[in-house]
Amino acid sequence: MNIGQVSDRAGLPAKTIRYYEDIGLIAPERGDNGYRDFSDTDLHRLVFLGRARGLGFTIEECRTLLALYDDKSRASADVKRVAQEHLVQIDAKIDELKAMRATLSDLITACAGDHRPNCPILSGLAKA
Amino acid sequence: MNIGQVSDRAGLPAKTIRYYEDIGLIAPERGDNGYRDFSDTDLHRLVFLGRARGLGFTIEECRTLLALYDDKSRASADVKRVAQEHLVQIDAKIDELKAMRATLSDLITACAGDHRPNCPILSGLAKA
DNA sequence: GGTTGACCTTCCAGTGACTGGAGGCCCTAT
DNA sequence: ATAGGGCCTCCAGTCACTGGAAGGTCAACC
Repeated sequence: MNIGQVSDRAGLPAKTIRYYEDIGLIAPERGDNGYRDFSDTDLHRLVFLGRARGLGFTIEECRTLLALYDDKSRASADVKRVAQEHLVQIDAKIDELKAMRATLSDLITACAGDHRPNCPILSGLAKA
Repeated sequence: MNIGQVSDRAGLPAKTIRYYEDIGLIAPERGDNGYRDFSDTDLHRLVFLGRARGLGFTIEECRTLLALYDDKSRASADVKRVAQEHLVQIDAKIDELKAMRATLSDLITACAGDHRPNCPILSGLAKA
């Protein structure tokens, strides 16, 4: 399979796939013309990567997950731990965004939003 | 004021303050020795920046907000609009993270997390 | 056989918002 | 005079791509 086809099937841009090869996440064969020749296994790895990235795993976490994916004798506990650590990160991020949202929402509510210059949003940002 | 003092008071690293000068968000004076000499106004702008960044505004949004802050005849509606657009972005981000969290949480729940290799997390990531 | 035009290749540079480090000047205290 | 800390600039690196230039390859059509 050429990169275009694998890009369509995996739902990842060709650029991204080349990048993943660069950083050693996949290692497709090469044809005589120098074109990458992707196997079904390569495609599966790319789908895996696309989904893991979509869940917010970092590239390094993906590398770990792929290694576990390849290791047929891994313990599911190892995978679960990685996933749980990531879940904690997501929760932290959500909490952070909620706090931001609350503060910003308060400022917005306090602002008349009319033609006058007086603005609690700007004064709220200015003072410590 | 030297950069160290302003860094302490604004709660921003000196590196970040230099960076903000580089990209034109502040323009402190210079002393004879070449050291930056920050005024109270510079400090206030840095505090403003720190808080706006803390609320997740991008640098370009901060630039806009600072311009409105400087413009004593701005309409509060202009500020409110910028803030509301940002609030929408925050909400979108929260929704995205919640969706990730839900999917990941389901996968984690389905995983026994023991010594056996079978793992619904990995299989969930592998299939489209 | 020539010519499109789509597809593939590599390499370099840019994104956002910093952060780290090297190498060197300046200031104060001992 | 020397030790230290603070300040300066400039360059490179981060993360995960993304865009673009310059050029090779392939299949189809005339």
